[in-house]
Amino acid sequence: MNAPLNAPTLATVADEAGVSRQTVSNALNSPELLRPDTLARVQAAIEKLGYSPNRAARNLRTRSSHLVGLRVEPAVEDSANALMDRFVHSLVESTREAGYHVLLFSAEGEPAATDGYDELLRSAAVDAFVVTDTYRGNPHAAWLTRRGVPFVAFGRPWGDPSARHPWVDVDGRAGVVQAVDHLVGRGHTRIAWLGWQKGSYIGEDRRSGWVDQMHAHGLSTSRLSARGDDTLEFGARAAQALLDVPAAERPTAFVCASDTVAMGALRTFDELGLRAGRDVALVGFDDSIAAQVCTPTLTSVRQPLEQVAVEVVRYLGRLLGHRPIPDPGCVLTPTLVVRQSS
Amino acid sequence: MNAPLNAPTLATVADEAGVSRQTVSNALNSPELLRPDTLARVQAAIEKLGYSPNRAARNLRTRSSHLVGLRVEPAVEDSANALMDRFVHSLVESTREAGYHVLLFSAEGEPAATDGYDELLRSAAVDAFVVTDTYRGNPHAAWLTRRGVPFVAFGRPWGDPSARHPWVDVDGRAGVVQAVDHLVGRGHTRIAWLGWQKGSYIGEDRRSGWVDQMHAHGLSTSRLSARGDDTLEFGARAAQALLDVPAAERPTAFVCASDTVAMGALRTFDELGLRAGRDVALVGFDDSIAAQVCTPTLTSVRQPLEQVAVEVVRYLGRLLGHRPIPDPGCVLTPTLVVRQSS
DNA sequence: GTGAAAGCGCTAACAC
DNA sequence: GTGTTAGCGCTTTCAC
Repeated sequence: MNAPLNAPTLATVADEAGVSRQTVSNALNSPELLRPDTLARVQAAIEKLGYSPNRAARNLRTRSSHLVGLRVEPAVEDSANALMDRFVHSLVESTREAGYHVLLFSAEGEPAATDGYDELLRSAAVDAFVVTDTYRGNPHAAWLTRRGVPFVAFGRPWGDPSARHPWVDVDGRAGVVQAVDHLVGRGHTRIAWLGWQKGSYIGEDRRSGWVDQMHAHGLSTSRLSARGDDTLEFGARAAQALLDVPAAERPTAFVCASDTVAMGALRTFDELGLRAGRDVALVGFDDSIAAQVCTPTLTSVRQPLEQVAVEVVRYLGRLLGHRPIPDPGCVLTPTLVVRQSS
Repeated sequence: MNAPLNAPTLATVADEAGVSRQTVSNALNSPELLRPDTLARVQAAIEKLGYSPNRAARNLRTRSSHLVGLRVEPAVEDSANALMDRFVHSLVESTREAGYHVLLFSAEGEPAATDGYDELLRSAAVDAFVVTDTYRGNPHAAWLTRRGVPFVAFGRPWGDPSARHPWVDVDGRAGVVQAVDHLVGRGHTRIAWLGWQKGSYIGEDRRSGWVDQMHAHGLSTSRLSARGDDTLEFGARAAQALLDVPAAERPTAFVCASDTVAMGALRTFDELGLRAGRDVALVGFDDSIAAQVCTPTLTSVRQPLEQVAVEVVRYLGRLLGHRPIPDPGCVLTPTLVVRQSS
């Protein structure tokens, strides 16, 4: 369909170099087997003809595509999606260095556990998957495991201690601990938490950082927390409610489970004539673009997505090379990016 | 590497259904050739065995991969990148409906025109490319055209009237015209333009919407415009300079070439104690997430990326099906999303 | 170290 | 309508 039909093949190169097809193949895959002068001659021919081995033929023969599947959710413009996009960029870089490419696909129609995965798998279109939506309760991991599909998850198998697949995750708890320490260091003692509903494992993990570190500093957490959805509206409403108390009980700082929630709080501050960074401190989570460009700029916990991608690819390499998986799970530590809002 | 080695093949299905391999192939690719009862028998066998045709074998035979290559730039966290991410999502959806998948790749090392493209092309890994960085002066389009590679561009071949490849673009000029009309309707007469350097075709296109529509309304544009980089700093600096004049000459509204620039202006407004939407009006371009979540929310010109993706895939289909390309170029109209800042 | 033979799973071309 | 034959370009196995 696309490459010129007279594209050079192994045979063309072999003729040009005066060797057999097999020798050319060896030059590509096991160059150490060839005598230096033969190798040089073959490489010259490859160079001259502009030859690249045909992927389809190689895939057919080796039963591997050197493709990694990644399912993208339909475009929702929230902070979480922006996070995934940063991850995708890093993943493409990391996979390239490992000789792989990233194949994007999306769910067809209603989202079943098998959706999209099954077809790509049966048709041998990809060698493995990277699964990123484990935060929703891991619907795909179990299915993939059962089918014996190689995959690496970005996100811990929360609530499933029996899971044995490799995963990489970011220590949300540690990120919030940093945020609390930062605020305590700035002299705050009434530090509030704006988090997600119970039932969100990630939300509870992050929240635990706040609870435990507050207690570690001998600070109270009572009447200083709110739970809700990951929306601007919740952030605005919750900040309002927490600030609507006598001045002596009012929180002077807020740590949020996400930048989205933090942006909501910022909206309330604005309405109340409060200035984040002067009258009240605010810390978000995810270090989204919005955190970097809004006024005032938002202090936020940044996930090391580049590093996550590297670790994911490392696991993939071991998985596909049938090398042992040393330790199921790799937890990386986020960093606090301090900006004007605190 | 991944699929169970005993995965069903054409032969398995043929045996099961009691027909020849070719008949199974026909059932898949040209079902109208089969007698209804044979077709039903074959389909039952396919269903029973959970058969999917092997992609590699099919690709090898048909010389097509049903993959579309898309090069992603290294992760830069700016507004433009966020735009591309929205586009990628839409593209994955659109290509799926056309029976294609999106293969992501990145430049290796220094960015030459051929970088990344050449290898995928020669190895027949993809059937076509979607090129998105034509805004930088189109370095790849010329090379791809010369090589006879099928590709569709998101972005006009600015400055190259000889280009004959299909492209889809958004009418930036029309977006700015809408913004000016909106502001004039709100009673503004001194409407400033914060745009990019000369030499950016896209920047000049957007700017022309401001110049022409201001004149169409009988308004002056003199001393109301600034040019610079696509950064917060430029937006902040330019807004400051334009506001640092006697009150009677001061602009009361700003239209920006991007949300990034607009966020910069917002920063200056904040410093000067001005409130966008009350003391001064502000319109951005791209409708980034930041525009939606910042305080006050930002009025912005939104590109119809879903529609762009659909048109891109439509061109791809024609290109790969060797059907005629009706008209080289499809211009879509953006919409103005009005929010608090104006 | 190099070459010859076989075959991965599929589809295009043709025979029946 | 259905079956037979051939071959896409590559790598694996095994002689030499």
